[in-house]
Amino acid sequence: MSQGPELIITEKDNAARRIADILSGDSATADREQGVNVYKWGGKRCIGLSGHVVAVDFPQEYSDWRDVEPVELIDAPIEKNPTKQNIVTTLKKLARRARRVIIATDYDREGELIGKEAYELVRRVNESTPIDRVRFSSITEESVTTAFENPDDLDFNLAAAGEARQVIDLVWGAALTRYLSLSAGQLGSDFISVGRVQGPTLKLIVDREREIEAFDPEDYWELFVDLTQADKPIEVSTDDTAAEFEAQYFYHADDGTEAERITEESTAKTVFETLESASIAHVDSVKRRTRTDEPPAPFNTTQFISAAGSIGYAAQRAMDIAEDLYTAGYITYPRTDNTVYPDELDPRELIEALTNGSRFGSDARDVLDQETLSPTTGDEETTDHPPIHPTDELPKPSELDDDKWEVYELIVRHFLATVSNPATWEHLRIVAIVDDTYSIKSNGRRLLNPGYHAVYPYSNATESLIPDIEDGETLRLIDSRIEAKQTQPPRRYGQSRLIETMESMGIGTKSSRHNVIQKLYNRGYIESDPPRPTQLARAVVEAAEEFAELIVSEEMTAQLETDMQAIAEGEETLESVTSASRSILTDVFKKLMNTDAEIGDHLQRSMKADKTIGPCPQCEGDLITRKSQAGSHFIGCDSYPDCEYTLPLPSTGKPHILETVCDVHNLQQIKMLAGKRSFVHGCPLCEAEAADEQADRVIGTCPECNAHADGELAIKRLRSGSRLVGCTRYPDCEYSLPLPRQGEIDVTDNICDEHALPALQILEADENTTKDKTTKESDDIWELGCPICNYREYQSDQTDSSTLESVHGIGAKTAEKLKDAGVDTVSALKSAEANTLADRVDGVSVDRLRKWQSTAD
DNA sequence: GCAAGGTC
Repeated sequence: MSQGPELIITEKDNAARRIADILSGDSATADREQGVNVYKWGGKRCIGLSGHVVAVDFPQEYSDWRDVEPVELIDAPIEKNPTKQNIVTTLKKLARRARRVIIATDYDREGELIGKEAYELVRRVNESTPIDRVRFSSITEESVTTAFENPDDLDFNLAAAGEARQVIDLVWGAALTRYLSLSAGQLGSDFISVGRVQGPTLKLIVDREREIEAFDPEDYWELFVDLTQADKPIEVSTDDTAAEFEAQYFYHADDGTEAERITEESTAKTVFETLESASIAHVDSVKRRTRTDEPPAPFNTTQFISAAGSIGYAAQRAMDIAEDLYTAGYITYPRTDNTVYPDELDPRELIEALTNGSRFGSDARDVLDQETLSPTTGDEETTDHPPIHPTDELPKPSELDDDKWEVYELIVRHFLATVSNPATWEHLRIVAIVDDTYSIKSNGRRLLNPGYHAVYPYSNATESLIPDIEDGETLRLIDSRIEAKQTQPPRRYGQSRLIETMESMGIGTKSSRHNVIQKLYNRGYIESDPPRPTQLARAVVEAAEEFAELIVSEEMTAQLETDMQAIAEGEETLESVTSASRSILTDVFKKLMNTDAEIGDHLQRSMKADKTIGPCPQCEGDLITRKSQAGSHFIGCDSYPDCEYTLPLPSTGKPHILETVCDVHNLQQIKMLAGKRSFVHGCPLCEAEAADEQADRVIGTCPECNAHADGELAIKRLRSGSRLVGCTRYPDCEYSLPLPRQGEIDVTDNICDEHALPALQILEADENTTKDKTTKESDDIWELGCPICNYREYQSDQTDSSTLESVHGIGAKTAEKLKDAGVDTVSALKSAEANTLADRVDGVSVDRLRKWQSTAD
């Protein structure tokens, strides 16, 4: 038996650090080996993986799509290859002389598989060392110590269940993806993918679009009246009653249910005439009830994404921010299904810590004043991670940018809400009769006790007040309205709703659902937000429905879950389950192979339809959006190379075809998508023609070539729609300076001393231009100044914030703070003196400095 | 270059 150290392996670095701290009593130190943290204390080492560090794949000889028939992938061998070489190498090096190995990956199925992957890597270099497995539900002192005192064995059956999923997903996904791509002649980066999770998700979106298109609206009418109490003078109002209130006409349908919609126009008019001519109504019933309104359950990933969505964050963006908040130590792990706080969480202690928060401290204190503090519970309790909640480490306001603050505050307030009292409402329902015939009703609600709403402004707590009316009272009719409406088609899924639906269907995981949606965007299957399916998406779903129904059905996951359960319980094996699945896929391919050309043609036509903007002005062909070999987008004719007609597009963003058609050229307008810098380009032919017509405006001499030639600088408009200050000798001289895309350019009499160029200003620039708001003088005029000085300033702004941010993950604000404190950022990052540095810079935690320092080498 | 699942 070797005398080497004991090696602890966790699923991620963050967990490794916290476990090392707990087991060592904070005495562990971190060494960096090949960019991997190894925590060390006594005779122990602790290393964090990065999820799966190996991946299943086909052998090299199967990698050429043209040489291998997709059907051959079904029975091809599968191998596991390292994907994080540095971690694998470091792990093996440590394992070689380890006296004992303890696997401490997450306590869930995927964690068991990741643990088994580590197990196999260890065994490759060390055949005999004992390997144990520990399981704990939260990384707290008590749970971790108890787990390490009671080591167990790896559950190989559970890991095999995970492996079955890997194999089935790879085989089905790769074989069908290659088949569809090849049949449509798509060999480049625009391949056509399908998979067990993306398939049904895409079908959800396509099915909804089909419902919307098939929807046949029906007319209906609704009637409303405005009322006051007859025995009170008009306009008397106390604090919680309104003098005037609204009621709606209703009747009882044949089945006895209450209905408001009238489907016959003549009936609606008859009722309306009566309401209009009536002057009073008699109160028939008054019902009062008190309702409690329970605070929300703790946040799991889906509910967090949904709440963030309601304050304007797309799913991916919300998760990116949550990831940042988690690595900075401000919130717990953001990928969780759990909606029950663990016993180890002491709400009182955490709320007390939150009382120090600048934006929510007083709300936290109010919650502490409650008589009881019992958190709500959701209906899912898992063993891997707690629900998302803030930690007791609070960020200083300057440490987070506005978006991060907003999301952080949402998480804090949601936590406070889950430990707050319920709200109570008084509901008041009044029914009155008009002309002894027609019923009208009014529903009011009044907040008796705001409860959790006091700390959670994201929930709806709108009151709708109606007067305190009594049974038998007479009401005065002031006004009546008839509203003609139409039934509406079902709404498209928003990203949050899509993720919620995926969860309820059991497809995808807490960590993967938002990525799947992103993938559908990247594959050209959906566009805009809320997502709409492209023609290609419809064609893929149609093809799958006909020949490979399982790959767009949630049944595939349901069956797989059943099979995995059986493997985990030892009733089935990895081998039996995967071979049954392979045989089903073989049958699918038998059907597919009989239909070759059909599917490919359909996919091709749909792909072309997604790119077409209208007729080519020079031939019978269609203009489509295309991409040059260099990667830039342009408009070209689909008859190329017979027709070489092209139009340029702006260089920023990806083109998106709008439904609006230019009535001069019959071409659809184009929007360039570039996140927050997206803008509408319009009809590309109109843009090109406008540029052709506009003469260059000379403003000075060219600094690059004027010494040896006679180049002049001019304001130019390009056919792509962009504008610049450039040399008149272009293309012989390529000197140019950028100008904003929109707003009228005004040349002033102010000449720059250094460059002898006039200052420019932009008039009537609208909100969508790319200008930097801080340089804006007023709402209407943007003083650009000398174009050379302006460009120089713009460039230095770019490098200041972006290099530090991209290289070291330091935000622009923090970089500035470091500079203000007299710390040279680069050398600070290389220095090991985190504590001393943190003292000098207010608001930068030692943890974060350590993190940055680890990126500096 | 394919999937889905981890994580950064």
